[in-house]
Amino acid sequence: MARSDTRYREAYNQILAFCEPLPAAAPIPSETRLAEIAGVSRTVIRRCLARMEELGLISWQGRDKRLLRTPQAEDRIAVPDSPSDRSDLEQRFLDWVLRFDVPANTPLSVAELSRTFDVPQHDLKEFLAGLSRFGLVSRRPQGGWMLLGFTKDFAIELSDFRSVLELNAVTHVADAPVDHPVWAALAQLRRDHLSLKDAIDTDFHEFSKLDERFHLAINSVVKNRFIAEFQKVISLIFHYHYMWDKTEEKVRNAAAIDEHIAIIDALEARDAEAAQAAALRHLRTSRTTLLSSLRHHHLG
Amino acid sequence: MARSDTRYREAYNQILAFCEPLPAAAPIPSETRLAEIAGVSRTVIRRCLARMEELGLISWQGRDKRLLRTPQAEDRIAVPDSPSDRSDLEQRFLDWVLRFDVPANTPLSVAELSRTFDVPQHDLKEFLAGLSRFGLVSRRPQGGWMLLGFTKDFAIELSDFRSVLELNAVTHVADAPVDHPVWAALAQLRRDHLSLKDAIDTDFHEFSKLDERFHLAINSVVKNRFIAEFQKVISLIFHYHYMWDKTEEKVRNAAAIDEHIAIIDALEARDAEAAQAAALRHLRTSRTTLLSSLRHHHLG
DNA sequence: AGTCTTGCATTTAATTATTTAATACACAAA
DNA sequence: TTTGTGTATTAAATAATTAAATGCAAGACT
Repeated sequence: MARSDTRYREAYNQILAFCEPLPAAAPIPSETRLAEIAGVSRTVIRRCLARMEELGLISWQGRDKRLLRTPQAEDRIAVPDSPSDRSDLEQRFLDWVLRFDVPANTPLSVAELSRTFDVPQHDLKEFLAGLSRFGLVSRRPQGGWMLLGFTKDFAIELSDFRSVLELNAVTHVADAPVDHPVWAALAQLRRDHLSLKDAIDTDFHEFSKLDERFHLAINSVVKNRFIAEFQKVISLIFHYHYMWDKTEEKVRNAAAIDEHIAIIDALEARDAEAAQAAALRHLRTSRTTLLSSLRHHHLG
Repeated sequence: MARSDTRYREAYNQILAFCEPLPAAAPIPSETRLAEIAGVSRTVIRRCLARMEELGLISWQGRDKRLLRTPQAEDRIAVPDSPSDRSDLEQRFLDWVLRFDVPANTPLSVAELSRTFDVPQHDLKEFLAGLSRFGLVSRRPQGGWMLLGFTKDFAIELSDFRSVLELNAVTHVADAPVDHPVWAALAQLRRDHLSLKDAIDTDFHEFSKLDERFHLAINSVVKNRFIAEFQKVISLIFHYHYMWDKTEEKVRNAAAIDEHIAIIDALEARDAEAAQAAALRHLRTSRTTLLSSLRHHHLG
């Protein structure tokens, strides 16, 4: 019942690695120095040194520390595995929600989620607390959490918000200097759109990826931490729903390609107003798709 | 070392209150029913009933539960106080940050904050996790949290984002139906602005409140959970900074009043474009004020 | 029969205790 | 004066623990 000593174990191996190239009887740097090297506190370093002394790797009296023998591979200490990085917990969680079509107002059990995602409960709680800021989950009065998302209202509000952000981004792109990387990206995107359009009969399912790339390119021009945070969630949600609604997928994607190209046209002509109008048209289509995808999903 | 039994204690008193008006020897509803009444699980209700039986308040055999005597005030069980509701933790935290001018990149100690705010550490962690979504705080590699906010970049990005949201709101207002409550609010705001303008020499510090009311009215037209969440934070930050920058406060406020009235004029004329332009002018001023407030604060 | 109720067992969640780690400070050595 | 170490204090992460919620089956009442 205490925190893990992973930090100590990793630091220990790091210090060993640092000592390996040193000649025999070499002096060992100060605790503060070693702490810097391993990126931990002096407390951890002292634990490492104590162990190294105990195993006869070093001598240690006061500030005189010397290497007695070169550390070997077998001197290393075992580190408990599975960092199972929590950075992509968000991706995996949304993936889970969308893929299994978890309905709105589902109670979320931290214990269960912690098992399915192989993440400490603690991390999960923090993650859910973060999501609650986006209105995706909320606390239940009797404890625990509950998934709110993916009602019709949610989809509408999300779409509206996306439109606001995206129209803003389009304006920014139109104002971007000629040497901005977005122009090269758009030129490439235009080519990719045109080639996909030629092969639309067979490759129409490739559009989803292209769509993501397109919107990412547009939004990358806006450098804003608040907007960026939202975009991550938004694009993921739209991405999945886009892939799901299989009704008339081919026709829809072909139409979307044209809409994208219309936006690119207006942007390259530096016509901000036309670009806004084109973007608005596209966003309306997108919104309709999202809503109908939701409807089909809930009926079937 | 376990969770508190506040839930049980509160439920107990609630059940007592429920029993009070009942006549002597009255039958007590089913556990499920009582659970509904108190808003807790059956487990808690059974604990309550057990205590009531023990104290001779009721008889309880199988499903036959009867009131033996009317509960008195002294039968109530003590509830550990301090609801210290965490709903306004956000308000208090931002207030603390802004009022004490906590500088950017300050390490935040959960233990310390937990003491100053009289909130369990656990709640604070959740809260901070939520704020990290807004880029206001972030996790430190060596553990704990750190306050990021209120650098120049932060202020600029916040201002930009605010502008995006606010311009969107203005457009919505211009499209609002005639019977929408916003029009009454704006009419009242116009009167209040004009009367403050007359008394600007003495009451100029009253503007801060008026400013908040004005922006709230505009933004209330947009019904969007994402936007609403952000607005809370944004308005608080701008509110404080506005109050701080004492340089030429009177002149600034007088100018802002005119800017507000210009927006109201355009809105009441249902001229969306003019309203946008007026709002943009005002937002630019606001942004300048925020930045200069920041500059003065950091220098002095 | 069918619904409602309870008894019991299992699972989950909130909170604290405990251990690991970070930090602060004083003093000693270079 | 700077740098390093010894020691003490404080904080953070996590598992242990208890409170509470939930699930299921059998019994009671209509």
